[in-house]
Amino acid sequence: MSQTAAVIANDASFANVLHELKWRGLVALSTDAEELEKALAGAPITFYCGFDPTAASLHLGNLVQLLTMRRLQLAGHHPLCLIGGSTGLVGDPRPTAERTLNTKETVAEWVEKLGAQSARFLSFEGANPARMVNNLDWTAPMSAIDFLRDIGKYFRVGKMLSKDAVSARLNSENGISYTEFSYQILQGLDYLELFRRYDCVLQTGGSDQWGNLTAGTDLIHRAEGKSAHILATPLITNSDGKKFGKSEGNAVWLDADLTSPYAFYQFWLNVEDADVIDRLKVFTFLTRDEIEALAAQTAEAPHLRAAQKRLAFEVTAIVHSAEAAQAAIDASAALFGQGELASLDESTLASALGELPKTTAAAGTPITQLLIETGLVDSISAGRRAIKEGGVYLNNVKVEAEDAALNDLIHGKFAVLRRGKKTLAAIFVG
RNA sequence: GGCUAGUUACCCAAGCGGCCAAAGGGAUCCGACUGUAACUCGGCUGGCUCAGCCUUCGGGGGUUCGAAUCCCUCACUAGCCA
Repeated sequence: MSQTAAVIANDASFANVLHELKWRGLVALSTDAEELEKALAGAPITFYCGFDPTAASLHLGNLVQLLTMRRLQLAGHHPLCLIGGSTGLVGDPRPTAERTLNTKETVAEWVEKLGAQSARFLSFEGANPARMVNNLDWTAPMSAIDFLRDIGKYFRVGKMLSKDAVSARLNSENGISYTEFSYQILQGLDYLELFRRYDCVLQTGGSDQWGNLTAGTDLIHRAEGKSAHILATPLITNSDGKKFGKSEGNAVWLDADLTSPYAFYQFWLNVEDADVIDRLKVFTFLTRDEIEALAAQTAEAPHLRAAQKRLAFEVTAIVHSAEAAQAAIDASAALFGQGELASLDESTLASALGELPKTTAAAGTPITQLLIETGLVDSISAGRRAIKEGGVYLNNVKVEAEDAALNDLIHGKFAVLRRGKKTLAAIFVG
């Protein structure tokens, strides 16, 4: 049985898109709420959201922004998707420590990747196409003197110092470089530039970016004497206090090469009961009625995890494809099913194993080596330790000896290596 | 430019010449329980040809039989002064 993903559309039962965004918990902060609602409920406006190339792929935090943009686009508004070719070279101040600068070549490469990646979540067709912009286009030609005279003059240092991101760093023992301190000016400049070029009057972003978002509206106010809006989404947090968007300490990426669709699906399947409804609201296009029905099911029969299953399917389908999501479901069913692995027919098992981290090896290869090759552990010592702790399984049979070797094969050519409860890898014997 | 304090494993943080691969806490990871959960309890957490050996305590150099611990120097960070 294969599922069908929800239609990518807004829920018509809401009076306007802002109501829906509020219901989905996507509005943490905004400029004048009444004015914003007027703008969003009225004739289409142009809005933007920026993504800095600080990695080779976007991650789940960015996905919140992309889906929010899509919802606004579906409501008729015009999206500008900004890739921070210049801001990525500077780096916005993180609360903890100074960033390491990446080379211009690397950043340029990432700009390409993020542009292609983000484009998948917006529509570039029809009457209301999204547009891609790169802030390097207007900052690169600008001289330092022009920057200081034309833009810097509008910024007051006292105000810049008071921004959370800056003051946190000033109060830390790491301090802050002038480079990162200047970041807010660059982002402010982006908004002004888009306001002038495209009549862009709304910027969306995470609430942790509030200081950078207001830098833009303040600049527009001073330079143009006009008002512009901000809509900030809340930081997604887990009910247990752990950081959202991490799987085994690693970021969950949107790039299938960095986080496989199977791993992506598993991440969502493992969302806590306490969080799953919030996630459905933010990360899927399911309607209020559908989500409320899933909430009821979760309350009544939490062990069935109907909401998690739907969530995992929907988000995997949005980010990868419905086919990839279905493949992840099939693989999960095969690998976590009740039956014996050996009882699965060869093609089912082969496609399930195809979803996992994999390696090819000869019979007799030490298990510790296989653990390393599949990325299940980082070193031979760690592998030995894992076996000693009783946390390594070969074809669902606990590995007892630290010097055990690959001796048990399924269908003469496969083996499933497992670390702990649910970290799996495939061994192909060829 | 001057002075002072600091730089220890994923993070915080002890250590003040040998008993230090380095206390303690956090976090991750593993086991039991369970819903591929949560809570709780127990355990592991530098590397390797693993009863032993090797490489670590910002970088480099030195003193010493022996240094994370002492000295010199460089780098970086913070604060104060100019």
